Amino acid sequence: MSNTIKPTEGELEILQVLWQKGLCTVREVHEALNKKDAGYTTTLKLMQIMHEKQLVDRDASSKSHVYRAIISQEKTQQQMVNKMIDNVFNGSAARLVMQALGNKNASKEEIDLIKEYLNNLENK
Amino acid sequence: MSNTIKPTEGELEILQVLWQKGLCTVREVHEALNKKDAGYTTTLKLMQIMHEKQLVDRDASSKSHVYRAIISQEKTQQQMVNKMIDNVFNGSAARLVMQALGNKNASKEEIDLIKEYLNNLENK
DNA sequence: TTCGTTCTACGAATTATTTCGTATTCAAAT
DNA sequence: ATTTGAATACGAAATAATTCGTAGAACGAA
Repeated sequence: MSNTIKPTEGELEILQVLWQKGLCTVREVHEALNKKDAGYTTTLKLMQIMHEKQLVDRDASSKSHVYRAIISQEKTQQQMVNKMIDNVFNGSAARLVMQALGNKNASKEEIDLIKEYLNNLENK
Repeated sequence: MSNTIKPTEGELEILQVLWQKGLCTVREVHEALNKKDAGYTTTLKLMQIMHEKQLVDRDASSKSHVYRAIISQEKTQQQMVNKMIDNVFNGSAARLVMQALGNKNASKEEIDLIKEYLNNLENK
């Protein structure tokens, strides 16, 4: 694949917020992730870097620029999961799945959802 | 939780080898991950740091020290998966599972395994 | 207009991680 | 004993990521 996305830890936190909220100013993002450690300009700087890297887009027409994620949550999730399967689970998706469902005790709804999903997979 | 394990990228690659092979010298690890980029002393240094951090144990009685992972694969997997669920999947294990099974098209055996696993979960 | 607040820009310090060069030690073979 | 090859130790350079301080622009209210 040509472009492998690899957001850093900090970038991921910001993307998280953007995916959830859609359009955000720096301040909104900064407040959403209320980290006691980092100051406002830290978040700003990070988002500026993300803009350089083309991870986010922004509308600079008003004083407070409005940001938006460019890379999709789905695609990013996909890449990160695949990488994790390879790096940490020796290539076995099943092992990851079981580990995921093991401790994080998923609700009955979630489990049913997954079952249904699995049935559909097989009839494809 | 008292001790949150957070191996770096490079450390994880090494742990991977150790989990797989059990006991290893630095050279064995270095050869297992045949990275064209990094030299022998790089791997050595990394493993020394891991020793300081108590990620690995070593037997220094013979000239070539023999290393062994201290932190378990399971526990590490668990932590990394949980973190990923929180950071990338908004807390939904189910979403991660589906993403994991989606592209990485799992074999029928794997899927059946998971179904069985799910059934057992419900009857617990 | 002027003051005060909030914003962006940007360089630089800090911290984390990876990489390597070099010195030294060890042990086996000559 | 001496040489040789392979190992460890360790400091420090190189790279990556995060954090912050400060300067200046933009805006609204007095």
